[in-house]
Amino acid sequence: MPVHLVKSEPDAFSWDQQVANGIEPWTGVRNHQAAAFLKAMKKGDRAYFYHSNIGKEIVGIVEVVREAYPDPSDETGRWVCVDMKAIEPVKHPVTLAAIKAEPRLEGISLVRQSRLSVMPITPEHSAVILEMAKG
DNA sequence: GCCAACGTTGGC
DNA sequence: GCCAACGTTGGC
Repeated sequence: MPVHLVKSEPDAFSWDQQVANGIEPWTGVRNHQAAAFLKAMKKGDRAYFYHSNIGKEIVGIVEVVREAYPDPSDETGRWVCVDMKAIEPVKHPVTLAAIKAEPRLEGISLVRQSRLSVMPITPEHSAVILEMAKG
């Protein structure tokens, strides 16, 4: 099962809001590379929920409950979104600093392409992140 | 607040 | 089609 990472500025949409809302459309992606990754998501895939700008850490895990469909926030009709559902918070948030300091996570897209907001995570990297999240 | 990375726009 | 100017993201 593929694993992904999605970023949100908590000022705009936070993990707490995701939890409160349950299922929430993941809208606003306006980058072709990120959109391609969104389209590749399958129902049942998991994604790490990362807080950019404020916190700069992985705070929870979400699951794709609806695959790509037209983003209602996009007037042009060209961009897509998916629906995400909160699964669980991580016990210990995994900070960007900790990710950068972990040699086994070298080359992770989160660091290499800091502006990308949706990205795949390799199974190897995912295992390390899960381990770090357990504390 | 600054800056690097990178995408987009528009003149030529 | 090239490239300078500009805007946005996101880390520091």
